[in-house]
Amino acid sequence: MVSSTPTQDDIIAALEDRGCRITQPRRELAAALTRRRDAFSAEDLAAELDGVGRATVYRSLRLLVDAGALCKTTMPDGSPRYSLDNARHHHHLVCVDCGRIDEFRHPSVERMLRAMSADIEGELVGHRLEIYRRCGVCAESGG
Amino acid sequence: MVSSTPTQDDIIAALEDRGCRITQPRRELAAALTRRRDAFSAEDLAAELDGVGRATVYRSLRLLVDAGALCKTTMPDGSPRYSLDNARHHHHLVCVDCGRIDEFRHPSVERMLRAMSADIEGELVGHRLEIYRRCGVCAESGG
DNA sequence: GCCGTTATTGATACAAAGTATTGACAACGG
DNA sequence: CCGTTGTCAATACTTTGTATCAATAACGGC
Repeated sequence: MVSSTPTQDDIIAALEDRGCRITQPRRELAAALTRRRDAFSAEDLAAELDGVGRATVYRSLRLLVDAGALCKTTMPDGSPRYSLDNARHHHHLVCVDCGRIDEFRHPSVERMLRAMSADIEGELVGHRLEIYRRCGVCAESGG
Repeated sequence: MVSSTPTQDDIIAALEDRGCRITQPRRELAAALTRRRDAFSAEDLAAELDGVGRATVYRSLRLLVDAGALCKTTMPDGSPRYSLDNARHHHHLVCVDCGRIDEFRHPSVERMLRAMSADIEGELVGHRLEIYRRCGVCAESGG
């Protein structure tokens, strides 16, 4: 079970596992991803990858989200951010000040879903949960 | 405490409370909103309100979301939907088949947030939770 | 190692969901 | 009823993607 930050090879492997071809643009993209330790926007990444077309960046991001190598998170204002996926089945802690995104897993989330499913008509098929906070650093400095 | 579906006057009142002028376009919009018993997209609504400019529809929707008269919900594919807000402090049950959006409140959600806040560094400032399901009707018919 | 098949690319156009700008207009308050 | 100023419609622009398509380059077989 891999649970720490994925390397470039992990990302490439995720694509191989899905039967994708390993092309030069995808290699560059994987390298760029592992250099980024923070959450980023697709346009940001596209701007960084000069030789790679914008459409290719978006296509690859979607592939990697589907493959589970990346997460797509929604900021409080509704704009999307991407970040590396460290572990399966988690939710996101988004800092409203610095934009930092952390993953977290807490048993209370699953407990909540179980409790609700008893009271909800129909069949649960998924959920979306983001927690917005001021992170430790920002809470210190910001007052 | 108002808790059932807002009337046109409730919507107008929400705007007045914020110091907004009650204009003809806003009256038409309020009327259109109360006619809609389901979730809708902004473009949908704009198309219905022929005499009202698209920008005005978007501006008014934002006002009403800020005022708490409307909710903006995210579908599984990421596209936004608006719906009337019946009660404060709730989350959304979104049917992935028919798109119907119900509000719900469940004590387990607050319990979860309390449990998490103990384990989360920094200061919680908000959250976003959508539950995706197949609603009773769709679960019946869909199999 | 070469070759053909076919996934992938980059360019471009398009789409959805909004926001910014601006001159004209109409609410509301006096 | 008149002036101030918030609001309007139209339009252009922005962001975040997706569709199209001819050209290219991976990979698999030989």
